[in-house]
Amino acid sequence: MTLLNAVRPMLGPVRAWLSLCDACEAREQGFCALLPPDVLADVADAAQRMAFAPRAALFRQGEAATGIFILRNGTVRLMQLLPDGRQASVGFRFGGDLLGFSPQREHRHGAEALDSVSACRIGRSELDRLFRRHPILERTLLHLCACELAAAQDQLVALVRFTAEERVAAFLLSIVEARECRGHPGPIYELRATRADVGELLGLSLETVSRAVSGFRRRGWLRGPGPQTFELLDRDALTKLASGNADA
Amino acid sequence: MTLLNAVRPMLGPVRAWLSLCDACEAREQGFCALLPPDVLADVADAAQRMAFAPRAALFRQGEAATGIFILRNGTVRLMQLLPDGRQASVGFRFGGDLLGFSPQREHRHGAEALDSVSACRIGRSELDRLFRRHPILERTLLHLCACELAAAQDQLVALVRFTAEERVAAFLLSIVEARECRGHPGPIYELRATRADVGELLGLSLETVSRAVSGFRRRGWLRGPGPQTFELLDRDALTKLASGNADA
DNA sequence: CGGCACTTTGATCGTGGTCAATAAGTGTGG
DNA sequence: CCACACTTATTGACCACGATCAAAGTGCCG
Repeated sequence: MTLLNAVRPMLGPVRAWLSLCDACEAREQGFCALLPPDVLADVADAAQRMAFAPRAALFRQGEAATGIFILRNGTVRLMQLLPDGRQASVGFRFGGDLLGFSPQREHRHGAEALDSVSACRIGRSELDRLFRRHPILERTLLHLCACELAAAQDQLVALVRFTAEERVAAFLLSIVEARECRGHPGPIYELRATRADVGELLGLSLETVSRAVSGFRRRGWLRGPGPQTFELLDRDALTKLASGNADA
Repeated sequence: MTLLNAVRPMLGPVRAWLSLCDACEAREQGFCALLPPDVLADVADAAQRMAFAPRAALFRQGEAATGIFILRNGTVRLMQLLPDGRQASVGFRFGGDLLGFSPQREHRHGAEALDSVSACRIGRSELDRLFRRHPILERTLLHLCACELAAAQDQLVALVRFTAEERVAAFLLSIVEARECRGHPGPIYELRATRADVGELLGLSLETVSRAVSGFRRRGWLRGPGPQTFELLDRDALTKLASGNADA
């Protein structure tokens, strides 16, 4: 067994702004700029296009991890189911992100499409071949994994110490920043997740999420035609709330 | 700038069972078994021994990240301070673990000794040299980073959906498992953290942690001469509580 | 128009936080 | 060896944030 084989199966779902297709808006962002053209071409050759309807599962928790997915468009929710039926979201992923690396033979999380999702799938054997052929992919994964880790640890702190409103503010800002990173300028943003989805990410009930958003709207920090569409009117106020500055 | 330099600074504190000294009990465990002897020797040469008293800081949040630490003995708490004074623990680290890789130029977390800690420090320039000389270290870090990520995501789920007692049960079991992984057989375990330290990791007040432990003792799942010393009497009961099996 | 899924808002409840008092260790100096 | 101060743990009483239960309200698609 190569060390690569020892390492790769340990990886959990990993976030990337890796884009494999010309149509992907994130083409110029982040990760794919680091990949040499020949590597990118090889990766694209190995990839197989797939489409998923809203609420369809890209893969399920416990399923054999037979490949990875690179999102082209749409929003995906990574979630974990507890034995007694409770469930939690681990995070959201967007166009350009990479997911489905499983630490074990089985997926640790399920991945559910929140809207219409198109993705590229790369099977395990093709992936092994790519890794052998392009060792730089290993470095790239280390980069992604480190980003994931930092994000997860930030979220740990938020869950441990933030109030309900602080968590919702931090979440909204993270959505906006994710969109901006991927070239979506704003000022109006689409939230594909329902209040329940958000609650499961933040450890809140859907009603509490709704109340927090209503509160922001009432204070004039936010507006939008529908509940899933919003425009930030006072980003500073939200940022202050989301940065753990309760007394400021 | 090499890709290595692009990647390494992104890494957050990384856990390892990397042992650099003969005296370390974890010598045979996990990571160091993967490192060839010549790499291990080079790493040991670059390391500088340091000792820290209880509650001393190995490094502080916001400080320049001038090197990494490999714990030889003792327990360390990684913590993050919010602008308004609230603080949260990101995790505990034990003998054999590696910490201090900073995603930026500055440490994202502080590291505080919970008991008497001895550690090896490797400066940034020595580290760069080691990385250039032994590319295998990069793979090793990927492995560690992936383990860290999986652990952080598990903790996310626990914080989002577990009740106070479930979190404390999960924490106690994780301490026991960490000790066992490192060759400590039990059945009596030392908890170096105070109730407040545990609370800051689990998002609970110190009183709630105390009540949970008292509850376990009352039910006969736990006993111990002092509050920081405990023996598991009914590990199955704790495991059931800690695995999200509320109705079982 | 009806049916459905999602959201909003209100009323009430409960887990866990906060405040407070006591107890149990732990280390220091007389 | 004890007295004292100090830290940590435990337990109780009360309170608040957010969960739960319930009922409209809204928008969408057939």
